[in-house]
Amino acid sequence: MKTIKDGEERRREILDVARKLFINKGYDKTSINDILSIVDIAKGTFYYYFTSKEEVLEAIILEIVEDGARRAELILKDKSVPLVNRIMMAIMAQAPEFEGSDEIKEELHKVENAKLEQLYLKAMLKRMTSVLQEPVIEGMERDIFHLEYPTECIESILLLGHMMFDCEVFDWKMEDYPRKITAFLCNAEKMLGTKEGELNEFLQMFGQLS
Amino acid sequence: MKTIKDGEERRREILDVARKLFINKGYDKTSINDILSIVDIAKGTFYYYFTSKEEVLEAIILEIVEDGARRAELILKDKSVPLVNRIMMAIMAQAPEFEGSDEIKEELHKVENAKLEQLYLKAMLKRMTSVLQEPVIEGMERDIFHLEYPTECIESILLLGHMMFDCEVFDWKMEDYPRKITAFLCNAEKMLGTKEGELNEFLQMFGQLS
DNA sequence: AACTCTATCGACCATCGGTCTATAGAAAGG
DNA sequence: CCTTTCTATAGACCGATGGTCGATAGAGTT
Repeated sequence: MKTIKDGEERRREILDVARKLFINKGYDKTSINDILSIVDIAKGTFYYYFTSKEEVLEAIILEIVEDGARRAELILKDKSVPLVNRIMMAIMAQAPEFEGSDEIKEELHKVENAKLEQLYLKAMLKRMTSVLQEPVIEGMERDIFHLEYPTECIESILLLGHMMFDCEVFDWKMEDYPRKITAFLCNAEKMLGTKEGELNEFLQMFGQLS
Repeated sequence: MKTIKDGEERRREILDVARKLFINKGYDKTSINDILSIVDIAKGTFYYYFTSKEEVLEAIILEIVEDGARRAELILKDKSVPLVNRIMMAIMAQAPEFEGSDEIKEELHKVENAKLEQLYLKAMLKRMTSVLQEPVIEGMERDIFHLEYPTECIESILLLGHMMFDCEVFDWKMEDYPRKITAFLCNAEKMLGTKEGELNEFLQMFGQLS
């Protein structure tokens, strides 16, 4: 029996199933057969749409990054919020954890998923740096930020935010996080060169967590 | 024919060969058979010493990190060098690129080696944070550094240094590097809270590269 | 010489990512 | 309505891989 579907629909099915599997089981531990048996297609069909397992991974990562960038851009548009807060909120909202609402998201960043993680990081940095360029320069012109290397500063803050909170390179306990977040925002402030305490509102939001 | 060797010697042979292969070809692309044919042993022998390919990887990473930490500690001991410079030099010398002297080292950090990379980063951060703790606190006591979160500051500087220069997350051109290095040292200064220009000597060292 | 034990061997296995040929079936032409 | 075309689908097959396991050589012990 052959079930024939529109090309784009099949492609989406494969991408959606693969995305869930890659995130939940890890890229390496997800076999193509795993994908096939859920989508209920044969090997040939898979390789009709994609040339390799890795191509699927790359397509999925681009989608995840793009989704995040869109969330960030939406937040940055809301001019009623102070600029610094807008920027920090955009960085947080961009993380893929915020995507769906259901279930555990902690699965995404485990040691097994190193390849997914690294490709994601690379793509995210490129995309998000361009998103944040304009607002940071705006901050410099409005004399809120004082720094010499805006691009590199953005790169650094994005990198730190990701590595500290969306990644499993540190094995911190739950009770460590308020301190880590405070320290992160403090360092971000120093790099941006804001007037001291500009981010205090933000700090308080997290201070209550402990 | 059976060549029987002392247990520890065999173990070392396997580790040494695997280390070279993992770094040059990448972890994924190095097959156990590759290792076997160079060490000239059978599969059974390999699995007599290690329970999996991954166990070998972990052992190797610990060794690489330990070697780096030793180089860093050596540099920090030399009290004739100003504290800030000592710290930055220690961070640079710790990177595995500095290890051997021969051949290309760029192979280490490619996308394929994501797993090696991530495990390395995790282990390195843990080890090097403890190495740098003491000198940074010394700097605070001597009123050279002014910061509230020494541990988190060290973590951030190590992370940035690694991601910017020992990792391939950014695709920078050669001519970008002087600027990136300057920006990195500038941000490190801001986070440490040194008097402005404390690292100027260092900056000049890299300014000449362009 | 018989026994023991450990380091070694290599045949074997399931699974993996990927290739290739055959074909079902919708669409098009007569 | 039959034939042709073409594309989406199927699944047998392949070499390589990480890993298992029972057999055994050989050094040390009795």
